[in-house]
Amino acid sequence: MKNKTDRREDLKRKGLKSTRHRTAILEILEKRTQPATAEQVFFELNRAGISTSLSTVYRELDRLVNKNLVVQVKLNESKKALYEYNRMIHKHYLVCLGCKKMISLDTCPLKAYEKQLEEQTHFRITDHKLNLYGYCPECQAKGLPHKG
Amino acid sequence: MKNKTDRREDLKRKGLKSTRHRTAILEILEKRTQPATAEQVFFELNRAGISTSLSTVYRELDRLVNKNLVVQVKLNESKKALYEYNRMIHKHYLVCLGCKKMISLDTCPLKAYEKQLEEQTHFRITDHKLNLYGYCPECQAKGLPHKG
DNA sequence: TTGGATGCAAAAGTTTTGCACGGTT
DNA sequence: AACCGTGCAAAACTTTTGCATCCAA
Repeated sequence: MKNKTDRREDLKRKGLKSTRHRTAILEILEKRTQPATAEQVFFELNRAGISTSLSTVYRELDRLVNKNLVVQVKLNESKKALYEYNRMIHKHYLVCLGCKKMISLDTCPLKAYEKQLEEQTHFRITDHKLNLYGYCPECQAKGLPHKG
Repeated sequence: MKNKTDRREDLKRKGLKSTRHRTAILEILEKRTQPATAEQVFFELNRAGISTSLSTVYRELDRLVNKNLVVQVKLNESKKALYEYNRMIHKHYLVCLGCKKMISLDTCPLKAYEKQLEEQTHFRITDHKLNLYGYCPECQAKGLPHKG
């Protein structure tokens, strides 16, 4: 994880002050292996002894997303937005529909397809979102998915 | 588009009554080439002379999603859910970040990748979501994307 | 006739905003 | 000191629900 000086540099470069909340939010997200809701970040802040309000967390997450330090993901059925530390890695997720765990995938199978599609459609393709869903070995062992 | 008798049959098979609203909503969605928000459906109903309320539209869309006659899509940055007629075709979208138009893609480049991933991870993969983003020829001609 | 469908209004849930105060540079 | 960041409360926005009424089967 980044040390305090590096973090301060990161923020300065983006024109953001180094506040207690802001650095704590980045630390929390950087430590996690999975995206978090604003609410989860809020609770983790409080657990770390930093009292705050949910609105501040939302506001801060917005700023960090705008500055490209955090990425907003929409993976889930739920209405809540998810946020994750921007590791600057193009990623996809494999989500278990049983236990909801998410495996992040670093390989991307779409380079060639994107090129082909650009030729077909004359779009300039700049990005894509891919997530895969299924059942992990543990959940399969529990007999999931149950037959409807 | 389906005729009234077919539509009535579809609904009967799913245990749903053929009401004015319900059939109208299905017709509206079936005619569209792009997913619609509940609000858009609501306005189209009113435009068609069928006065209703937004809550009824939401309730109805929910039912149709549960019965698998309609699919709920989350493509967008916006908070609103999108609904589309379930044509029983596995689809992906190419979304223009300029004018927001969506091209639906019937080919799917992921069969082989899914198989490979199943072998690697021992997940049983049941589904995936893939959407691509970029700029259509028209928006490119307008100079999009603008340099930030 | 009877259970499902509807309209209205109100509630619920997530996210945003206004404003006064506080902290960083 | 200046400006950005924060807390609180209230608003905004999307979606859901309760209940009385209505309609299709």
